[in-house]
Amino acid sequence: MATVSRVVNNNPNVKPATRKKVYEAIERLGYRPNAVARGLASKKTTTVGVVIPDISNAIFAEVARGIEDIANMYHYNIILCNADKKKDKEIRVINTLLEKQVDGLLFMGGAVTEEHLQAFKTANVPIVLCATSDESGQIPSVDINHEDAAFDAVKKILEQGHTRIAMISGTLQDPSLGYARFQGYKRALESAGISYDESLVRIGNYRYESGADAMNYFIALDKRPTAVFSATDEMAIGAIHSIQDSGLKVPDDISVISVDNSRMASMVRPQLTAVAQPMYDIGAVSMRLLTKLMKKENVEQSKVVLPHEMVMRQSVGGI
Amino acid sequence: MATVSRVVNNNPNVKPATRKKVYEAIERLGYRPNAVARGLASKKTTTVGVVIPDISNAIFAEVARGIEDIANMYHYNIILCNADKKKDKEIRVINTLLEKQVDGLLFMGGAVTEEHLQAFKTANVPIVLCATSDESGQIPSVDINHEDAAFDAVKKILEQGHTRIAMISGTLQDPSLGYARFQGYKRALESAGISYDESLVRIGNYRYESGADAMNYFIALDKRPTAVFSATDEMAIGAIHSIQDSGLKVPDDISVISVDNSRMASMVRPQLTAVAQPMYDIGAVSMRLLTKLMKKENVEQSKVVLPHEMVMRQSVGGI
DNA sequence: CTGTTAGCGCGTTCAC
DNA sequence: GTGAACGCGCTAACAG
Repeated sequence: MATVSRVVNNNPNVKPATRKKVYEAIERLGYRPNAVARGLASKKTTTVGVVIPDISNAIFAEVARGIEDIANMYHYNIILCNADKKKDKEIRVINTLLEKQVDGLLFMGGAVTEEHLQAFKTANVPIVLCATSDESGQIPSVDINHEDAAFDAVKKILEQGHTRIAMISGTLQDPSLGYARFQGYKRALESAGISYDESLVRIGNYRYESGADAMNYFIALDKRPTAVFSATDEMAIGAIHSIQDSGLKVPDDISVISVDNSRMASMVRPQLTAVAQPMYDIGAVSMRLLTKLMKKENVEQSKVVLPHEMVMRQSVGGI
Repeated sequence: MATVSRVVNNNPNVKPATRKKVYEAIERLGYRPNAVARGLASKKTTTVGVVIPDISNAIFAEVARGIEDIANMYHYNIILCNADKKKDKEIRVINTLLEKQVDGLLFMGGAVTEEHLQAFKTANVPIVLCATSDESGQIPSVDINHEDAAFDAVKKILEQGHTRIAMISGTLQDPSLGYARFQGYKRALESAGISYDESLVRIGNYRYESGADAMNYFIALDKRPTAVFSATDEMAIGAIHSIQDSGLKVPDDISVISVDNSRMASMVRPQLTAVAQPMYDIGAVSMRLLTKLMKKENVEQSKVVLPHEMVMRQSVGGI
């Protein structure tokens, strides 16, 4: 019994001959170790929980792939739960994940509220926030600086001489994609001495159609903007098509820039200029950080901010 | 002890007053049931394994969302494993999933080989194939008829008077997306009395760039095709842009049609005409089927073929 | 190096 | 309606 356990777990204290005999018996009997029993006895499940807003969203799917690849590399499996950035759904899945005795938790969601912190506290496994901001700064996290990314994007259009710059934002309730990117937009305007004009901001829902709707609104304006900053690629592409469908040209009549740089950015004409957010890496790095935490290795940096970069393509032009 | 178990599992044989007391104690002690111990004792984990080719692929991500939603509805969690349609990786994850005592398995992969069947046989939990073909026909499955879908797509262009129709295919080693759709193409040509021309078929890798490359090849042909059938949306969009970048027009000069109808199909100009494959439903229905199998309900139909439909947009025109 | 003995935290009989 | 006892399949000491 115990020797079999040693063989299966690669414990060196087994004579090669014995090991061989055990393997043969395993083969002959078709024995398959029961990971649940092992988990109960060892108090480790080699499974991590991942709560994600929506796996069918290209951005998050890319992060998920990064997570899974690294998890795989360290022999962890992942339990995936969609929570749609809904607080109560998030809390609920965190608890079921914890009941399932995951060895760690990767949280990707909307705002991290007091309730979240409370739920995290009762967990006695490490947790890292992934592509999610954390006001309190107490929980380890991996993300980019969304405000800076937005700032850089808007700065780029400012440098091209634009002064009438609209924004297609996500909901301001969303701390990273919504609020932070909106703040970056405002700060960039401010830094250029341009006063903020409420009529040049529309709130979208990150989807293509909402980007197009917002753009239609801007086009109908008396003094329409000469450039648009979109909080995400998908809304930006909606905006580009809305511009083209109304007979105008990108970037000749209106420039478009966004933050994300998903694969879709080069799958549109003109190709979209965007500030790149390293989705795969965010997933990979956060999972790597989690493995360290689970092994109780000491980490130097528990709040990592990954760099973003500008990817110039064809959707931005001078005034 | 036993009474707590009854309360937690909603066993009716508990006096309301006792039940209340137990709940209070649970609250006070911050007790959290251990699903691993429960799994060991009850031999049920309320967890299903999902092996998927690549979660960062929009098509599969959509299927995954369908799976997760239904799983959630029936209180199952899912363990997600990417296997990239590689046989050995697939076999390996199937085995770890089985070791983890999943209550069922959803398999989405490349070809289902004898080895797969062998691995499935040793599992004593239900398995359903999802968006994957199965030559043997022994394993329950949910998919569309890929050959018919391709046939219908090509038929549509034939009806528009085209006779010189190229195809951008996936690898013929892939039974559903590759081989089946290619067969549908050939059959449609045949039914119209058009002889198959090898020079009008290029093999892509499902990515945008490979679609563009294939199209560039076709455009350079002496007698270039007037219509192109792409095995997937993404390659079709690559083709459209390749056509436009070379100064030609879609559909005036070349028509484009594909199978998939992912959200990207309407995120391109002209919008892509495609045969729609109900990704979300394939996921949802296969998960629903799996729940029935896990509850040992008898299912009338263990091989379900979901309908596909033509979605007309602007990328196909007459000759 | 190998076998023996306790649990791991729960569900499930059984008595009561 | 409730509690005691056993066992799920394995790992972790502990002897030997």
